[in-house]
Amino acid sequence: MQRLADTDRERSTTESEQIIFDSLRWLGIDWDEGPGVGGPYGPYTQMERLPLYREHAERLVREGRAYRCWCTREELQGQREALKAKDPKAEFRYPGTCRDRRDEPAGPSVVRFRTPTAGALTYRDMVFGEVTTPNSAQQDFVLLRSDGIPLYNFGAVVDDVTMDISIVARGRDHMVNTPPQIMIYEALGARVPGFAHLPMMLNQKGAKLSKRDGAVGVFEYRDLGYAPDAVLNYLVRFGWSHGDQEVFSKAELVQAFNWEACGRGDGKFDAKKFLAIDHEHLKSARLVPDDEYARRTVPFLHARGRTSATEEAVKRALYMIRERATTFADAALRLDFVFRDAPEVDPEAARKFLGAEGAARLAGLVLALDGLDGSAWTEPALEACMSAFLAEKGLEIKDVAQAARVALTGKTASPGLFQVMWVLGRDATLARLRAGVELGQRA
RNA sequence: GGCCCCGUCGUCUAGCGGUUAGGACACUGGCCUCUCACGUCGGUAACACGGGUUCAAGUCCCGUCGGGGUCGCCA
Repeated sequence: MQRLADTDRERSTTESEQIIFDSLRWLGIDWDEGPGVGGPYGPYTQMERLPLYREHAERLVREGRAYRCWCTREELQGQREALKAKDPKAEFRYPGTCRDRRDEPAGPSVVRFRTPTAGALTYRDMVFGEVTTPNSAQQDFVLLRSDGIPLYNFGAVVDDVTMDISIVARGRDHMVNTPPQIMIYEALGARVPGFAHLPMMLNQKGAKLSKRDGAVGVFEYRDLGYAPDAVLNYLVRFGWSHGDQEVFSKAELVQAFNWEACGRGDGKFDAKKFLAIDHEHLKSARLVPDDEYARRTVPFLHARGRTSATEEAVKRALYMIRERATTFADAALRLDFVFRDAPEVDPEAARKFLGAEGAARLAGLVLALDGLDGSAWTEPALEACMSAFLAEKGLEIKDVAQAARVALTGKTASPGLFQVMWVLGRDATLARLRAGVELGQRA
């Protein structure tokens, strides 16, 4: 179920909502009921559920569990500042001005919860265990704003109750909301759901992650070329463990996840570890099948200007970069040379490997390779042909490999030579090698 | 400051009274090798500190220190 907390009219926009929905979908997290989809517990956006909150708030007022408060925001703010001026360390609490008020003045009012003044509240957190908070730590918090829009704690609880929610799982920063929420469940006479709080992911400095900490949104990793399952894997495995296993498919995650194995200590985000997990996924055809790999890589190739790249062609070339590429964007970078008419030769690489001597050897190689016809253009045949050529010339593969690599790919680092030749095909291979020979002769 | 939570290598973590404290990432030495990777063998590196309890404590209890969360008519 997807439920939207859109009661903050400032922050909740169509764009922000869209980002939430799209991020979740991209991660492969879907829902059966929700905004736009409908379902038996709708409506699913809080702004469409306003009558429900009002109804529950009125009931609590009627039963004496809550009361109306006519104190204005300005009055409260004034009191807050006055206290702060007197004692900077003091904590401002609503003084209970309207708690026992009998009259009902005109003008806007909020609904406040009547919190117990003594005692303590204990609940059993599914990951932290027993947590006890003195009721004195609570104040008469607001349930419903003067405009009838509920505050988070109230809206969430009314929704949980009316939507039969069984487990509330969220970040540890919500732990302080739990006691007031439980008070509301109980005042409403509702079953209290299970609560599971999860440790937080902090930045490298150990503070709450924010936009200033670089890439923190799901979409940023999508754009960086991460695999959705790898993102999910890193996120879920963060603060949860399953023995020594750390690479999981989405299905395995769903199967293995449990609250008991969740850790309690906060952790720091580690970009390198995250990348390594993505690399593990991209290396595995089980985790990222060829079709998906090609489908996700093509857009990155197009973005690089390699518009001739097709899924079919990428799928065929993929095997030679499987172990090397850490992201789909990286895969596009490594496959780039395949989809160019001619490789973009790195001048430094050419200077080093494509001199007169390199050209001469390449020329010999071209001659040898030219003897292979199209139907014999296979990796083993290519390798055998190379061996014969080397034997005849009394050379070692070291002596020609780099020159050939630069001529074929433009770079000094690439997939295996014979893989490159096979992927490029006979015509492109010979053409590039000949171009390399010319380049070397001119040098 | 009040209230709540946390504390094993740099990082993510295993450990649930008796372990040479394990794995992964990162770093690093070797091997493999046509380059880069992959793979593989090895290395550096941790129980915050102090008291208890116990024959025995990373594991249980208390305290100290350190870190984090939260104190709104935000979520």
